[in-house]
Amino acid sequence: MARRPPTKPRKNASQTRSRATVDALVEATARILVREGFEKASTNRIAEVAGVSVGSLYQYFPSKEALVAAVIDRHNQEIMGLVRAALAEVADMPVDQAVRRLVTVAIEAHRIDPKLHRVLAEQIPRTGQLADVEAFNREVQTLVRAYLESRRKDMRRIDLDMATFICVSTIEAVAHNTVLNQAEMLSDKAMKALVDETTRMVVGYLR
Amino acid sequence: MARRPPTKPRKNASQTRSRATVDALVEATARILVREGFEKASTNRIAEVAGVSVGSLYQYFPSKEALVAAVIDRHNQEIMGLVRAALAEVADMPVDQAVRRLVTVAIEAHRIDPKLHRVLAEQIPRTGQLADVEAFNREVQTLVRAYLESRRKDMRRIDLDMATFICVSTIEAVAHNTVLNQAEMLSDKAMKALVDETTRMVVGYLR
Amino acid sequence: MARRPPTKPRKNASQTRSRATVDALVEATARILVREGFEKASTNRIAEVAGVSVGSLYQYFPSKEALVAAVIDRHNQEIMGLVRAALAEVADMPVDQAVRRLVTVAIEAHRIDPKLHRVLAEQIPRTGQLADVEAFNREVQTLVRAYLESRRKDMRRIDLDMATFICVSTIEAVAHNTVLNQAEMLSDKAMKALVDETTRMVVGYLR
Amino acid sequence: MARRPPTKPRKNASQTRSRATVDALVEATARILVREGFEKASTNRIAEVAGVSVGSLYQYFPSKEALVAAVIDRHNQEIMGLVRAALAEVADMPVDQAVRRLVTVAIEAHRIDPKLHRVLAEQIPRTGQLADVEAFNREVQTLVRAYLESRRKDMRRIDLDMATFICVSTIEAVAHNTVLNQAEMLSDKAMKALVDETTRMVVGYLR
DNA sequence: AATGAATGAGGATTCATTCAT
DNA sequence: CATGAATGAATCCTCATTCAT
Repeated sequence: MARRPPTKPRKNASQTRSRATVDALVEATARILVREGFEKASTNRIAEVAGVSVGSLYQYFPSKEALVAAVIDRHNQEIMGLVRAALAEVADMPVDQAVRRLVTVAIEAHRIDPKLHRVLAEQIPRTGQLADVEAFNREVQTLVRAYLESRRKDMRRIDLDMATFICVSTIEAVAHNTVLNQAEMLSDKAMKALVDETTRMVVGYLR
Repeated sequence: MARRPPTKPRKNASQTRSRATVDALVEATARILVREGFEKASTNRIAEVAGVSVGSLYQYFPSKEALVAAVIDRHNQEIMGLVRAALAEVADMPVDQAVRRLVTVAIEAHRIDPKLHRVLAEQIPRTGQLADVEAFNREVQTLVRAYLESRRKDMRRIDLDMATFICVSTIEAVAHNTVLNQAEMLSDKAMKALVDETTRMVVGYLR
Repeated sequence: MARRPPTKPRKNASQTRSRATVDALVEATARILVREGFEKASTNRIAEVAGVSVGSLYQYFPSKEALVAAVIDRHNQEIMGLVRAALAEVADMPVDQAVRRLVTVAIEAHRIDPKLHRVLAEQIPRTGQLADVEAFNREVQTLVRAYLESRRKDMRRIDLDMATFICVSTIEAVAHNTVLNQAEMLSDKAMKALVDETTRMVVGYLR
Repeated sequence: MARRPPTKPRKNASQTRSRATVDALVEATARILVREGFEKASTNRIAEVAGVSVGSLYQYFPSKEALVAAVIDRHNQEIMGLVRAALAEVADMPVDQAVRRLVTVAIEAHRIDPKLHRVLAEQIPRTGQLADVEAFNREVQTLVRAYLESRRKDMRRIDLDMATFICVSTIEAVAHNTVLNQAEMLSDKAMKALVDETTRMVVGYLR
């Protein structure tokens, strides 16, 4: 209590620096993936773009794969942020409003960084980090299922696991395909129609 | 504009022997993709497994990409075979039967060679042959849309393009996720329930 | 019997070429080891000196280690050639003449390529090819032991294994140290004295 | 003339703390060499095992080579301790007893740390610290030669330099090969026989 | 047409060493 | 003096592709 620690503890200096390096690397990786594609994302190139030496890259990431995994993770975290928030928000809403919200959020999530999303979906060989992606999927399933369960009385009798699976698959697919392949639907009007329709489908299904 | 390597087979393979060689190469590629993954699929390995020299490989395929594209194409043709047949078959059926048939066919299509399907979906960097995949998607959209149009009178007023988009996305996603991630749903009983539910959702949506 | 094979069977053309490449690589490796030391012997450098591409190097040798092992092997084969010949030659000689011959051969063997011998002894990390070196040692032990056994009647009662071990160790060490560290003993006169003395020691020991 | 990195410790390490650090570093190096081999002995790893930062390592040793040289040196000092003591002890003994003592000591010396001895013999590229090793050899030669000279009257007429060279080579080789390759001879009984035989050979040779 | 040896650019990774803090 | 983050030259190795035979 007597001696106050230095405002910036010594380790903090380096921690800040480390953190910055790590961030720069992940950011550089994402940038290259988006701008030049997976093939061009060599570790030397990534380090260069990050303004760091290759050595530093390997100080923080044990392999190229790990770096890409970090990019995926970061992207997934952002998406999960939206999804978790939406599901929290939705907890007390009736099914139709909730579904509409979720559909909207799904599209928003895919629009956080559509180019990155496309590259991750199309160019990244899924090898190893499958675990993470599955964990991500499981969490979404779990959260949605919990919501549906809480609303069971407003719905017809239904196998909750299957309903969750179908609804999540549907919403995800519509959002994914829209953002990746239907540039023309991204106008506000078309979007509204799309959300309406998708919501109608899912809600109609649930009750 | 980076120049991409050519993607179309170099010659028509009219002669029987040529044809056999081409087939052996495509088959070998598919086998390696399934058994050992994309990373192990080097041109030398492919030629070896095909029982041909690398030189011959390049006689028939201008690049590795072209070979992989051929595998994708072959797989897509098989799928399209099922889908086209189903849509022909379905032409005179009422919406509910038709949708049920299409859902069933979608799952069957994904089950033609699930391991290959997974590899193509997860490990192949989509670079170049996007054109083909999109053509494939467009054809499905067009065929489905034509069917829906012919049944317009049995359906509510609806934007046909959007409805097609949503339905196709949904069915494809359910089939895809089921085959790739839900091994437990592949029992006959679970399958039937899944088809029932998906059909219910889509049909409910359309009318 | 009817059709005579072509004078140079087709495969021979390439086999000759392959053989030449392999030889060039081993030779280049040896040369670099001798002239520039183990540290400078990078695979790219070796390929360059061999007048071949790195790719070719890896067509024939699975690793840098394998190449070095081949150099060691070649050197050991040359030595074993001398040693085997000497032991054959010696079979009917009395012990004193035989030992003299073996001592002489040991020195000759170390002088086949003293610089290479030094590098192999001093700079090459023994990792993996230990097996070969041990096989080599075992063969020498076996051959020498067989000779000693055949001369048992001319020798005192003695544990043959131990005697072999001691004699081989001694002769090898004297030859090795002479060639590597005693440049001044390589004059003919000094050599003769050295052989005399070593022979005297070993022969004196055996009877 | 390639410039070799410096090999001598950078400072005298007079202070206790410095001394402790230096010791820890040398000890860590030896430990890693023995336990994981030369390849794993990176400076960072050494520093880590020593519980010191790489920076500190370079405070005391100007290069990795210097560190390894220190390990070799320490090991050689231990050996020289034994050898010097033995030679002092032996000064007044007759040749047969003296030789027996020296043979015994040679084996003991190799058994001080057989694993380290093996690594130093087999894995360390001798580059630079040759000087030290040669100094070591020269000292042994000198000491032994001095002893033999003092016993000249008990020996036949003989070139002392050559006799020293042959005897030292022999004793060293027997000890070295026994400890490294003849685990089965390390039983007390076998050891005694081995010492007897080696002694017999050397003594027989000297007179 | 077929063969398979040869090519070599390019990529991932390591590690001795330095230097700002 | 100590620290450990940063450096980057250097190394091993792969693999799509070519071309002499």
